[in-house]
Amino acid sequence: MLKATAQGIATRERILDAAFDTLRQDGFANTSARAVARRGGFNQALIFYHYGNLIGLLLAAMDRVGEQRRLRYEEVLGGPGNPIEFASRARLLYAEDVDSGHSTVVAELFAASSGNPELREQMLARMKPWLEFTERLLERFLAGSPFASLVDVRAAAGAVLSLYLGMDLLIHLDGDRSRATAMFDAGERLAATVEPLFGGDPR
Amino acid sequence: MLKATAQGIATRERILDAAFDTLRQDGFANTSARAVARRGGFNQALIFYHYGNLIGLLLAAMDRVGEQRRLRYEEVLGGPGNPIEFASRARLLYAEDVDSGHSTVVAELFAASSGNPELREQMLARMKPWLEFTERLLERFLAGSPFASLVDVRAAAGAVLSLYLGMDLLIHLDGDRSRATAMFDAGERLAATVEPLFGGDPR
DNA sequence: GTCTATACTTGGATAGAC
DNA sequence: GTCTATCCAAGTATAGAC
Repeated sequence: MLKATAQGIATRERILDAAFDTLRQDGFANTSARAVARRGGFNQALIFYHYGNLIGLLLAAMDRVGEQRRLRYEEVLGGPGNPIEFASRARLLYAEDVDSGHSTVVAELFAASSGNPELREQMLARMKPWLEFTERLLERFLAGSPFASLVDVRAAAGAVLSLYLGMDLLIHLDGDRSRATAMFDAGERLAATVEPLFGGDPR
Repeated sequence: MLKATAQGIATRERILDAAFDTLRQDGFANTSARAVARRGGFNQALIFYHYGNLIGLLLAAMDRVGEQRRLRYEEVLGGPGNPIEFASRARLLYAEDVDSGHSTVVAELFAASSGNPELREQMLARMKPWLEFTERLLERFLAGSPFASLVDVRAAAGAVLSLYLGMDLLIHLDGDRSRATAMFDAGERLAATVEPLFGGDPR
């Protein structure tokens, strides 16, 4: 939006970076316009000039990496593969999200959305594609397996997203990723166990 | 703490109620001392007199029902039962937590703890018993089943807690519990499927 | 134990100079 | 497009009267 001068664009990027980092490191409750400006070393008024208000900025900060992540997920998980490969790819993607702070930013905004109708609405719209993507993935995977009739994809997709969010909260409580690692280990073991039941590569 | 007059106790209870309700309905970011006092119809200064500071109050509000819940969980899940019974009891307990707002209050404080070291420390201490309880439960259940060697109880307990927290966030995003209901339906179907593999009642 | 009053701080947002 | 200055609202916390 607004005029797209070179300087303007650069500043907008700096603001997004600062917002993302503040949200990640200080949490939603401490992410004020002033805190973001302090971190980024720019003037606080710029936030309102460029993004209208605070949550507009926070959503934009989440969206910028969020869209990249969607493409990455589709690319990595969209191709053929057996359950074992699938499990190890999911672990990789999740590790990227934790390392980049994306999962944290998402979880923070998710939790904060309960107290802000505008934020909630925006978050809901952004989560829908993820839920649908997960459902499509599960459907494709289950097709031709003996679990197809047993698994409710809608429920399973909800469980996957819940796990994603909850794991991030848990990781940050004690700053320990070993529990998350153990969960993915378990996932890979499970995948190896059921693998023989899947007939060839799906898709 | 402090003097325990009848009036003082009653006021402390009112403050706890108001804090719990505010946290539940307005979210952590909107739960100020003034907001709590407005809701409860008492003076804002009473919070500091009785609980020292805001997060002291919020923790106390969570603890009051949290301890009751721990006992209830131990009572309901601690007895013997097969996987099918176990799944339906878990659904009942979770529904109670959602209806009472307990899961919401816990998830709010969980998410907020990333931005507040004192809160984080307190939450960590409170979550440990739950993790241990879940691990004990899983261990007891898996003993004698063919899954004993396959499942890492530490990882599984983390997954259960993550699901618990994440499901609450998801429920509040669209105000729709049907997805959570579908997850428990799926859990019960899964329990019915593996049930024959469990030899008799555990314990 | 409870209330009023208040000191102090932080934050969202805007106006207007540059 | 960016900065300074500023208004105003809201919050934490304390002092002291009752």
